[in-house]
Amino acid sequence: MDTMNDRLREVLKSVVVYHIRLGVPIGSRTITKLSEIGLSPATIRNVMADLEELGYLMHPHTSAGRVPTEKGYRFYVDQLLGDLLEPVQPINWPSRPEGPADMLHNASRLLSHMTNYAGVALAPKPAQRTFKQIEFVGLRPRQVLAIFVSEEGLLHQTLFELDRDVTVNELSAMSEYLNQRFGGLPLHKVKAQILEDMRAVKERYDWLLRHALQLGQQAIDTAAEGELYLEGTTNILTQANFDDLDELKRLFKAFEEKYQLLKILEQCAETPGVQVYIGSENAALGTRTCSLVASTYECDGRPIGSVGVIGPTRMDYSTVIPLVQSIAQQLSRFFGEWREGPAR
Amino acid sequence: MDTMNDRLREVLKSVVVYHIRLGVPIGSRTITKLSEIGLSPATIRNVMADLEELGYLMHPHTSAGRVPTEKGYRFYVDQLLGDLLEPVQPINWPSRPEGPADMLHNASRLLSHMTNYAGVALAPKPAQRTFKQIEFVGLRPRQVLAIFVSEEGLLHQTLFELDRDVTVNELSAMSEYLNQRFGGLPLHKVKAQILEDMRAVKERYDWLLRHALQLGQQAIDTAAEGELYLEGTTNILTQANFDDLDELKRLFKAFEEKYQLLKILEQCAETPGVQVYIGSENAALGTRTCSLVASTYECDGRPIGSVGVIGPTRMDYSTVIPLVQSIAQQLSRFFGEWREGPAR
DNA sequence: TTTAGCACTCATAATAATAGAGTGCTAAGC
DNA sequence: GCTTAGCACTCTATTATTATGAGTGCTAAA
Repeated sequence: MDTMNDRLREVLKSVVVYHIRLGVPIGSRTITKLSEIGLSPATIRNVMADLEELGYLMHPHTSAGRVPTEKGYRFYVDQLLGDLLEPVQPINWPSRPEGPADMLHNASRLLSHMTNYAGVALAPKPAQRTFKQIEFVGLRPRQVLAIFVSEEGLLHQTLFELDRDVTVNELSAMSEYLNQRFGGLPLHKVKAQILEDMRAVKERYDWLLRHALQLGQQAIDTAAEGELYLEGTTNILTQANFDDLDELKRLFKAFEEKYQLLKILEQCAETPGVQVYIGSENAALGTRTCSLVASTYECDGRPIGSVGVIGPTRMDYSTVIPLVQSIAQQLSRFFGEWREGPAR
Repeated sequence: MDTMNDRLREVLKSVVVYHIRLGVPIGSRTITKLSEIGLSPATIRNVMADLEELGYLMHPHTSAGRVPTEKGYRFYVDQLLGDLLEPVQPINWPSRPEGPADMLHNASRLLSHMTNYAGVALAPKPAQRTFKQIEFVGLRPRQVLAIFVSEEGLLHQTLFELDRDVTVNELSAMSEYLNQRFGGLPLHKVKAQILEDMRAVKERYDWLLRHALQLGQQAIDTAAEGELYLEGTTNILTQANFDDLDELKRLFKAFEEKYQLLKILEQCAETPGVQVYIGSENAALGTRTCSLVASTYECDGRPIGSVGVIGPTRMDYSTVIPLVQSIAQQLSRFFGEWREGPAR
């Protein structure tokens, strides 16, 4: 009995489902009564004992029912969830997004509202982006605002202080140069190219050229910080069990700093499709009692970013997973269409 | 005995100070022992009874010491704090801010780190700002990015979709028109003027002019949403008393939505100087157990925005108030210098 | 006016008793 | 051989009971 036969699967499934639904340890009687498994409590107890031995269930204490272990959740998510996945309810996007940034913001908000957990969206990874256009706007005598636009439609602005005045013409000469030279190239190539150009130009005394390259480089570097949209963290306060206060604090710390979350989502953006990280798999977030359901979204067939939901380990995977998947698909479509050309 | 004599003041002060320091109800013995008031517990008890009758102190229960009421805190802050205000420790600003937005962000972060409460900064109120410059960048055939810059150095970008293509020349014609016409005017005047111009132009069929006005209007309207920098909310989790969970949730909800907080700070920006809002005076934030210490910062002698700290009612006012004041002064200086001209 | 003394109150902590949920095991039933 | 009824057992959660002690309010004396 060290492999999972049908009955073991069935009972495990019931325990997980009812525990998610009821939020309490599940006893043998509960299963005979609620499920259609047609076995007596005694039999269920035997099966549960087996499941516990195999590491899928655990006992909070002697006279309590069973609770899924992380291994139990993992098995449930990977193997048992198939026929339980709920159809996605129609998604009510707010009116026309103003652009990709707005779209991602909406996505995280929708995820949060529809699940009552926290919703999160990672903007296309900088390395994945394509240089489209850079523009310089003179704000004051020696101060320049650089606006960097990627092919994906994401904007980044950086403020510069120069060591001498620049005319409008010089500024547009600079941007024209950069746009001509780098337009259409992926960012990582642009970076390398700029470094090379800088070396080449070093000898010549061409103030404009040198500073154009410098500004371009810095603008791109600044844009390279990942962007994260995080909404509905308050929901976690409502859902969380307050018996572990430290854990809660660590989680909120991670929310506030965003950095860890960003790393995790970036890593998740490596492999396409929906992924579920359960409990201590999210240790980097400072929590062992939360799960992350995340999916990549794509453009041009390649994953460029990810969206997801953070909730308690006993979150309702059967609705969250399809929802995240659906939102990701709609993001993919959006970025696809965006790339195609201007809307309408 | 319905006015506050010296002894009443002295005892009230002790209760507040020790309660802030120790976090527990203060009994008569504690005061005789810790303070240099030189009176026996019995006497203190009499005084405390008076203070309670006057509404400055309260009893959690019969056999507990006294705790300040809101009225007590109010009196303490307004009348007793004078000689207790701690000198501000030197403030360690991070390296040169990139601009006003960065500066405000730094301010809220500093406040949060130095107090271990939440720090908040409100950007100059839109109505207070002055139109400096608007620039249009064409991103795609019918799509335009408007960058609006105020005299105070705050940037706002808005994305537009037009109903026909525009050339670079047309875009710069539009921005030049707007800049010439409105440069240097306070925003509220610009708004009115645009509306007027729009009526005037309505008759003529001048696509460019009409759309310039329209874009200008929308860009300004978008910029008119207040900007709020909020940091260190996690600290509240650590400080808060968890006996009122609902309260905590409401507070974090308010943090997440920012809107209420924005309103309060905007209102606070009306009157110059440091202000303290105690307990239920912050009901709009969903909390009755927090205080807000806020101060306006100025430019050109007029208050333009505000910064502050949100913490528990029993926060350490004697260090927080001078700190907020100092940060506000430094913001004022920054905005003053910024207005003067480019740095260095 | 101040203070020592003392009875009184009430929250908090510790202890004990009870109820109930759920288990594991055994032996009987199909 | 698998299933199940029965039962003793375990352990939590609830409630009741009883200290403990901090701090008060009042009174009477200094």
